[in-house]
Amino acid sequence: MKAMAPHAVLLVDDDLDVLGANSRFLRAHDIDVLVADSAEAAFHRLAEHPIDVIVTDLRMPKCSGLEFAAQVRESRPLIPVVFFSGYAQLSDVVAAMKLGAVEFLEKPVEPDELLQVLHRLRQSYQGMLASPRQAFEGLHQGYSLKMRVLAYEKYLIESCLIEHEGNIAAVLDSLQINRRTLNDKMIRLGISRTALISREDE
Amino acid sequence: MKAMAPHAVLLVDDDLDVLGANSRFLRAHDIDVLVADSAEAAFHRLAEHPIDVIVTDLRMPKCSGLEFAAQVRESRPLIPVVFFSGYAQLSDVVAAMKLGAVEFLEKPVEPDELLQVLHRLRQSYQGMLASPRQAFEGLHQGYSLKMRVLAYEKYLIESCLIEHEGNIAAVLDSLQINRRTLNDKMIRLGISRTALISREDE
DNA sequence: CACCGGTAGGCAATTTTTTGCCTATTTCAT
DNA sequence: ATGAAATAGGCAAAAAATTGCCTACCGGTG
Repeated sequence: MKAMAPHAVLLVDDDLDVLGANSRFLRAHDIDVLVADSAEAAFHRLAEHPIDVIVTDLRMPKCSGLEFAAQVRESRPLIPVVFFSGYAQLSDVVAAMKLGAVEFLEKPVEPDELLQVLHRLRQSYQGMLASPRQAFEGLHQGYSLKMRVLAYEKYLIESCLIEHEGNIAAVLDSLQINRRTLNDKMIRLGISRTALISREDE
Repeated sequence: MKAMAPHAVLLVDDDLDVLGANSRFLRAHDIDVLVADSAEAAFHRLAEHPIDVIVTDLRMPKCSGLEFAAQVRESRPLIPVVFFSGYAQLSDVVAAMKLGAVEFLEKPVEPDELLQVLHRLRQSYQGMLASPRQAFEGLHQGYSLKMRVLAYEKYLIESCLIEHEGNIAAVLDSLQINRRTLNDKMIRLGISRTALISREDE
């Protein structure tokens, strides 16, 4: 599978050794990595580059991973965040998950595990990596409820289509929806099955 | 105002002492408690009584709390589940949260803490929507499209209500929606304006 | 007390969505 | 070539959501 969409990861950790090792490992596996050794640096990267996933240490001097993630949510409410930490309290994990963490890994992070997580994310987010996500995040304020809900519905259908490689029957089953209804929705929302699946196997 | 909605808690734990102590405590605080000492028993209670919240031990013989919760999700996708456990692995906590746990408490459970959690649930989020990502991902797949879209819509309306401190006129404007429609949606989705704003200024 | 602004419900007309039934097209294997 | 399976579209009935209009309640104020 080629990278049909940029998959840029922002790696945040105050430990430069960890940062270096992990970023080298990920780069060796064809993942675009940006690094930051502090929350401030991370915000700069975020402002200047299109970032798809954030992987951050929970414990950092000054600004904890939780605070950092909470702030990021202000501008990028939907960006997936993966936390890791060596000695996490149960309450930290709960807080992180409530904040929308997609994963929480134990430090030291197994490079392979991280890679696996990123691959899983890439898969499930493909639908929005292209256009929908921007539409989505841009849509976050000032748009009508209907617009936002439709954007979300579009995203759901697209990801499901991709996940099932364009197999309509499987999508119907997974989404528990009437075939006729799905077809209509796809037309209304401008979803092209063929475009999605052809993009898949590039 | 008294509890305008029945608030029945199903307490699941294989330790009968814990079960007895906690249920007595909660009953003394005006909460309807049903108990079950196994997943099977819990399913019976669920089938026979209207239950609003489930509080379950993570570790149980036969069927773990996670499996139990996953099965419950099949029939009651939106019911809030609170887990507790004495020696939880990080991965358990993450799995539980992904499954839509609203809280994860450490065992032994502080009765007061549990009570507080239940009060918070009663007052506001009777659903599961604590974070955008939960709404967004719809958690595990396997929910119908309709369910996931509704969950997202509920989340959007609730956040907007909170953001505008319960000012309906402002919400109407922000969401660009008809007043009558918003009222209907709130009823359908089980959103209580008063609960949300009273929770806000606690 | 009467009035006003903000909120909410009843009801019916209207609009939109969903669904079922039937048919067309494409692809793939026999 | 023929048939089976998967995907789509037309169309109309049925169901659901939206809307406007009117009324009602509540808390504060003149």
